[in-house]
Amino acid sequence: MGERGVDRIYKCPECESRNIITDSKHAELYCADCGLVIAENIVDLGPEWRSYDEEQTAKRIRTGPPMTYRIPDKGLGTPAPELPARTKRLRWISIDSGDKTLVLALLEIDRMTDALKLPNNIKEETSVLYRKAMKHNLIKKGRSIEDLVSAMLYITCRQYEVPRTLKEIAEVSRSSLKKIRRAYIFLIRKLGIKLAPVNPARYIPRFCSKLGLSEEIRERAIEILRDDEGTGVAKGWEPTGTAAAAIYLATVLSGEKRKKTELELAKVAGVSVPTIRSRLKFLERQRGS
DNA sequence: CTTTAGACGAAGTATTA
DNA sequence: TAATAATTCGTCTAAAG
Repeated sequence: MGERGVDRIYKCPECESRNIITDSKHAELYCADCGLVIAENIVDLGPEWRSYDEEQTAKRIRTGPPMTYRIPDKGLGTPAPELPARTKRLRWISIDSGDKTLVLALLEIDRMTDALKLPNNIKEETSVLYRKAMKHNLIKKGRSIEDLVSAMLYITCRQYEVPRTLKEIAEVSRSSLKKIRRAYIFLIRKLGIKLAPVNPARYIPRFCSKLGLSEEIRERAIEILRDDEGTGVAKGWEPTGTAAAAIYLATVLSGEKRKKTELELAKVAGVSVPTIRSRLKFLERQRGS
C-alpha cells in the first residue's frame, strides 16, 4: 500500500464513488468526492474519536458499511441500537415530541445533507447537536430553525473535517449566509464548542474531483500545502483560496497542457480570482526561498 | 481574443480592549 | 459592545500568449 493513493477496490458507501483515498501518513481513509471519512485515528478531533489500527480498518471496509459514529445522548432517550438510522430518528421524535420544531429541524437536516451529499454520520451528529441545543434551552420562540440547523451542519462538518464551506451550506439553506454566521457564533459561544482551523488540504480532493483533474495533480497539490504548513499561508482565513491556489500551482508545475484557468478554480473554490492570486504569491515565495 | 498580473477602494470579518 | 487591524472582493488597466 502506498503512502497515499487510491484503491479502486473500495467503494464509498455513501456516494458510490471509487475515489477512496488512503492516507497512511495521517492514518485515515476518506472519500474524495463526498468527504466521508471512513476510518481514521487522528487524535485532536474530540473525545469521541477512537483509534483503529490498519488491520481493523481493512476489516471494517471489507465488511461493508462504515462504522457509525453515533454518540448516544444520554440525557435523552437512547434508541434501541439495532434499529436502522431512520427508524431511530422517527422513534426519537415520538419519544419527546410535543415539540414540532424538532420534526421540522430533523427534516431540514435531512434535506440539506442530501443536497450537499454529506455522509450519514454528519447527518446523525447534526441531529445530536440539535438535541444538545434543545437541552441547553437554546431553541426558543423567535429563533429561526433554518439559521440554527444550517449553522449546526457547518459545525458538524468542521468537527468531522468534512469539507463544506459556510457559503456552500448557505446555498442550499433557506436562510442567508449572514444569518447562518450569526447563528454559528451564537452556538459556538453558548455551547462552548472549540473548532480547530480548517486544513486547506481537506478541500483539495473534492475540488480536483469536480474539475476532473488527475490523481497526480491532486497529490502534488496536497504536497505543496504540506511543504507550506505552518508558515502562515496554510492557516489563512479562507482555506479554500489556499487550496485553489495549490491546485493551480500543481497544474502549472506538472500538466502544462490541460491546465485549468484561474477563473475555473475560483468558481469551484467559491473565492475570487484576486484571492487565489494573492495566495499564489505566498505559495510561490515559499517555494522560491 | 483569452488569460494572467497588479492595484485600488469598498465591504465585511476577526480580534482586541 | 465598539474600535482596530487585517483580509477579501469586484473592477479596472495592462501585458502576455
